[in-house]
Amino acid sequence: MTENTAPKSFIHEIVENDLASGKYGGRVHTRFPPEPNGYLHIGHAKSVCLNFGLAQQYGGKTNLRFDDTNPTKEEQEYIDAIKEDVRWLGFEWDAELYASDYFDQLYDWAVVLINKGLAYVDDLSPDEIREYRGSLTQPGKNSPWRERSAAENLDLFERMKAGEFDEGSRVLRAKIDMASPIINLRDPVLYRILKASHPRTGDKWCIYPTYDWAHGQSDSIEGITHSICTLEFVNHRPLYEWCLKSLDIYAPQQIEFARLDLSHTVMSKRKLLRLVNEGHVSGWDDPRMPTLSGLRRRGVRPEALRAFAETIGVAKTNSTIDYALFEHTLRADLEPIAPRAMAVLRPLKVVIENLAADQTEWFEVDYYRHDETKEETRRVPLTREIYIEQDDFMAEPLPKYFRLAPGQEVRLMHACLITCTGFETDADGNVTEVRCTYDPATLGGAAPDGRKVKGTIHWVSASAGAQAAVRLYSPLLRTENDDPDAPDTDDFIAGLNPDSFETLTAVVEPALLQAAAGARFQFVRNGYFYADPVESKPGQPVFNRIVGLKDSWAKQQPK
RNA sequence: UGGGGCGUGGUGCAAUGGUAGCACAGCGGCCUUUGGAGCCGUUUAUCUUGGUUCGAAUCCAGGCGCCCCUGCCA
Repeated sequence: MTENTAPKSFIHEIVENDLASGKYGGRVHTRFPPEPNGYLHIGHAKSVCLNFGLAQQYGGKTNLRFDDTNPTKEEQEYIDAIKEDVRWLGFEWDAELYASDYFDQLYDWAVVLINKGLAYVDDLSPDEIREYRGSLTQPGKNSPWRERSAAENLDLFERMKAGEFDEGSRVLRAKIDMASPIINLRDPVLYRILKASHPRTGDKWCIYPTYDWAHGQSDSIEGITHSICTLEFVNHRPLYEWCLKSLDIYAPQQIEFARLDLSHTVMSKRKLLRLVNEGHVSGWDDPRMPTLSGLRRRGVRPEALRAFAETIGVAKTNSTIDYALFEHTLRADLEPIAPRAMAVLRPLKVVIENLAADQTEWFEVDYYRHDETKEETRRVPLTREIYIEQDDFMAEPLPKYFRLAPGQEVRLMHACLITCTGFETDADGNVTEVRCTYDPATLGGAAPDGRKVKGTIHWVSASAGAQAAVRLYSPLLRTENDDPDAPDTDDFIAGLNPDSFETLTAVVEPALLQAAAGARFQFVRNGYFYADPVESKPGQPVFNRIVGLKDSWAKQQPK
């Protein structure tokens, strides 16, 4: 699935160099380390593809490791969803592991640190710790508890573990340098008291390691070679290395890359959670969500996501990917594989005056006109009354409008040429019905006399077609960007696109009623659609629009 | 002078001392039984100043800009 033509990233180069130099004995071992406190989104997909992709390309392994060090935020529901999403994306891990698997070892290592005089129990309150830390420009100052003896620290740490102290009353800190310009090195907290039950370890622990104390050692235990993470962890690398060096254990290397930012959508877990909780979307799998479950529900294929990850590349520059590139990737993925069919989203009735009411013309139409290797067809009936798109008729056509208009001739795709002879309107002047005649010599759609028709429109028989619910989805945000770190004030909610979801009752050709749940089609001239796997019923599919087709006519119209 | 990361067309990604290329977007054209399939062409870029060099996006120095770091979150 991976294009070998894709340019290699700086990370690939690092891996290749390490392979060449024999740095890890020719091994490549990565890990994907999600915190189970939310659903995976397309940004995680980039990381999943990178980590698993690297292992695949260089014959290595990848662990799925849940970073479950904070029981106050993590839930089993998320663990299950994450596993499902990674598998759906197309990857299988070599081992399913948890940072919590290492809680005993991590505790023992903390004791080692204490014995080396490199960690101490601090009685300062959270507020005091913050004060003592100093600021970006001011050095911090030592805690009065910094010089406790190893014996006293050991005793206190053990009692922390035993549950003798309240949350927030004491922490275990590394003893590094309160004046370091790297704030993470100003005696970072290694353990805090959290009297919370853990999804996996239950009530065994009431002290939990912080990310900084758990991550590098977990990597070390698993023999990870390249520990890939996002840019905001660059500042943590000195601490990552300090821990491993202080313990004198195997040290992987941490490598950072820029996380994905996509325009017109929200990417922070906090905001996604808020959208769900406040009902702005129907759930984590709402097709508008950038979550993998949302994209899956919308009909996006994992192949498209993998191709997208390949396309956007990996670098250290913060950047925002244009939503249009994502949509392009979706179309490129579906274009070759999607069978074509006709569905009229916003129906307008057309009466073909010279076709008898009891007359039906049947056409055998290719599903894959774009692909000569596939020959499946279905039968499409033409009757006196049909539906076309409202947009495909104009009572007073604009210049260069090639579709139906009084006196104008168009092709009904796959069927015949029709000429508009008139139309009817309601009291408000809305067109309610269009009248046409067809040319019997053009059955099949070609004109024997060689006459050219500029417009070809799709259509569905009114009597033989069927109604089907069709839902259109557009980007969540009206604005291009959402600052991923801005507070989720009402502004973020106010910026939501009010038209991101629209349900229509479309008229679809008879064959589409047989669409299996999960089937994908291109509705000609409209876009790619997916028979919703949850709401579709036998004989009554519900379609989600995965992505629209580009529309050069709409584009050239002044707004 | 807190520390760190990063600056290439509108948006992204390449080029690793030797003609700045690719994708998306845009624009123009061809073609068309998807105006929305397909094809072709094309505008636009090395943050800045200086230095090294026959030659700099690439190396060096200064400046500027953006991002990250003051959780007992990850």
